[in-house]
Amino acid sequence: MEYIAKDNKIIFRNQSFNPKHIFECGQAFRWERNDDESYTNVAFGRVINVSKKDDIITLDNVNEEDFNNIWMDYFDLNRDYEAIKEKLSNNETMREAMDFGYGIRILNQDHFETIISFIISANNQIPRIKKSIDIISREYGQKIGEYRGKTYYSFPNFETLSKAKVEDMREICRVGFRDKRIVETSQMICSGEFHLEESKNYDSSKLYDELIKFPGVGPKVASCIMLFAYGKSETFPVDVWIKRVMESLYIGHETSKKNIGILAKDIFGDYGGFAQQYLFYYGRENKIGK
DNA sequence: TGCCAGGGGTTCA
DNA sequence: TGAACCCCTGGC
Repeated sequence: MEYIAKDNKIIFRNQSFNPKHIFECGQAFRWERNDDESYTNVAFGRVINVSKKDDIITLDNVNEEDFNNIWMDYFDLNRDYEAIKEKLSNNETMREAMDFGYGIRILNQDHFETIISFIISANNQIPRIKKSIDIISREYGQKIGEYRGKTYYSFPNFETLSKAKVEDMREICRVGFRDKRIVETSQMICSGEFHLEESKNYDSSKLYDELIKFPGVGPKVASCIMLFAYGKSETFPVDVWIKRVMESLYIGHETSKKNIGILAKDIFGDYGGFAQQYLFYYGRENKIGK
């Protein structure tokens, strides 16, 4: 991939990269939009700002070493999304969805942060999910530094959260009944009951079986973790939104979440994760089925 | 103003 | 299978 590195910026051209699509398609909770339409976040202990003008993408506050070691993988830049769209373009509905969210990419996010974030997401609303993750980072994370006048904090590691008080989770971080689930999950990783490092080499089936052992992780949350942190791109998480979209655009009547999963596997095969993101973004932004 | 439903699901009976 | 679950916001 060709890019220019200068002034602590990385600049490259990519037609399948749109910050709004990437950060608002439901996979990440910490990217915040600035007045200039750029997005800022802290991930892997670094503050980064992303902006787009025409097909030119600028990553600010990034040196070349971090770009190659961290952000290439994080933004899935080695993958050809135009080729994926080609594979998925055999039906009109999907073509429309891909047209709408043409710049979506599936991020490869930090494993632990993703596990906790999606435990928080259960039966919750996005503004509140974001707020809780933000408070957890301020309370338990490390101060990373200032960027454009704001202070940024990293997401805490599992050791720190394993020692957090359950009541603080609830009363300070406002996570509600998910309080115990967060602390207990962190403890299971800390104790080695779940091997975080090894889990990166599990196949999808083994990974799923291990993930649902965490309290607060069921089928949907496990799928999201697999897709958004472990790169299991065939995974098709079924939530209420994707259920509505599939029912109204593909099926024509109501059915179970399980059936939708089976059907999606049939239609999209190994590209399920990409299909899910295009449909989710398209469906939610246009309130399809609601 | 005040009440009430419902939310990117999971758990427990 | 179905109710309950924290908390917060939007709709009436």
